Amino acid sequence: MGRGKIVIRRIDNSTSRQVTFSKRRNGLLKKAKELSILCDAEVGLVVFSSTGRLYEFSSTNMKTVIDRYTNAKEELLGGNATSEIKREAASLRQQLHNLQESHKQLMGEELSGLGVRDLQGLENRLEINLRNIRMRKGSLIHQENIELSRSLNVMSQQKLELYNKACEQRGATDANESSSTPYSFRIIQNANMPPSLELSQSQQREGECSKTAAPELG
Amino acid sequence: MGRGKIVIRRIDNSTSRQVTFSKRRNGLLKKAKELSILCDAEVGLVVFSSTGRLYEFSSTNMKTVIDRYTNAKEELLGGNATSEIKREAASLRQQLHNLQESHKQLMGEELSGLGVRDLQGLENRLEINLRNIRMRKGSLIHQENIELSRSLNVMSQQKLELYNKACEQRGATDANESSSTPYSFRIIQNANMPPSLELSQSQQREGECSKTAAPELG
DNA sequence: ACCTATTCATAATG
DNA sequence: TCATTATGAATAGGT
Repeated sequence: MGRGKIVIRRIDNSTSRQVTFSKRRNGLLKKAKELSILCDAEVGLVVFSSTGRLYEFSSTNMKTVIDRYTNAKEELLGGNATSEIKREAASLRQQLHNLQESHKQLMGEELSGLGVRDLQGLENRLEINLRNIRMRKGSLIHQENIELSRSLNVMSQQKLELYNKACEQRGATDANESSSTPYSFRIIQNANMPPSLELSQSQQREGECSKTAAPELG
Repeated sequence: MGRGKIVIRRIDNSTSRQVTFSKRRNGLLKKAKELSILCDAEVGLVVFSSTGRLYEFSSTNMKTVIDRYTNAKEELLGGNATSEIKREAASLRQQLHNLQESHKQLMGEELSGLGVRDLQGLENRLEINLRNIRMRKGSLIHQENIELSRSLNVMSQQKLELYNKACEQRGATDANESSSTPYSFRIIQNANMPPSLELSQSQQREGECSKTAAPELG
């Protein structure tokens, strides 16, 4: 239809291609609409121009049409991007459900439907878990104790140094006194456990510097 | 175009609507194809007849066209069915992950990263769960025992009746013998626990029918 | 954008 | 559903 017949192949001339696109696109959209009205059909049409512009017609709603299309296809071919995600979601839901069940059982809820054997298994598992947790707790407390006593050791070492320094300073100030006066360092320590340090500042008066063997800590 | 002009509105006559649909659908598909070829455009067309049949044309691949369409729309509107499902899947993944974590903790794995306080809480919870499970198991076993002894009772009752019937029959066959011969009913039963019934068919010979008090069961 | 000769699509009919 | 055909619609090419 037109001044001359044309063959259906890509129009080389860019301008006339554009013109033809514009004309035929409108015609196509119009005919799509007419078909949907005349024949009560659900029609979806999308057209991307070679420059990437989008033109569309849908008798109802494009999303609806696409959904209907994908559903119709899914039955035949089964599997596009959406249905893959749907499948994954379904699988996740299933996994979640299973885990929730087993979680509830571990939590001691929802025990109905379990036989004595299942319950025994559950009990055994929980006992093992409990043992693990207690062991972990025990070793954690032990670890903490070790670190506590270690830092305690460091602190007492520092205190000793400070004490010595203070006494040396006093000796320098008093000048005529001997610098090698015996020092006493008081630590209350029982057996081999973390020593309980007495912060002796308030008790040790200024003049009482004395020295004994350094206390063993660690 | 045609013998007469028509107005664009739903064709009432079902048959001519069908005919028109068939003609115009072919025309539309043809023109869609021509447009895509002539003008180097990407075209997607889906048509559902009023009877639900699907017809389609796509210059490349319908999935591709739909994806391109949804992407183009997503930029404008943001959020379609697919992205909703994706969000749901992501949420499900998150939930699953969280539950797996807590599950692992309950199972006594993956305890690193927990402090003594957390471990104590876990231990308490597990102890509660264990108590629940043990209670449940206990009541279940009790229940089972009750039902076992109940059915045992029923069985021994039935056996007693069968025995009596058998003896009565024998009496009728032997005719001249007294029909009220004393019967003996053997049940080995210890104390008050579920009695161990001896199916005495093989042991009881034909002539040995005797009767004592019915055994107490239940 | 418009014009119009020409081709095409299709309504009506058998 | 298929074929025919008169007719209106779509549009190619030109301005």
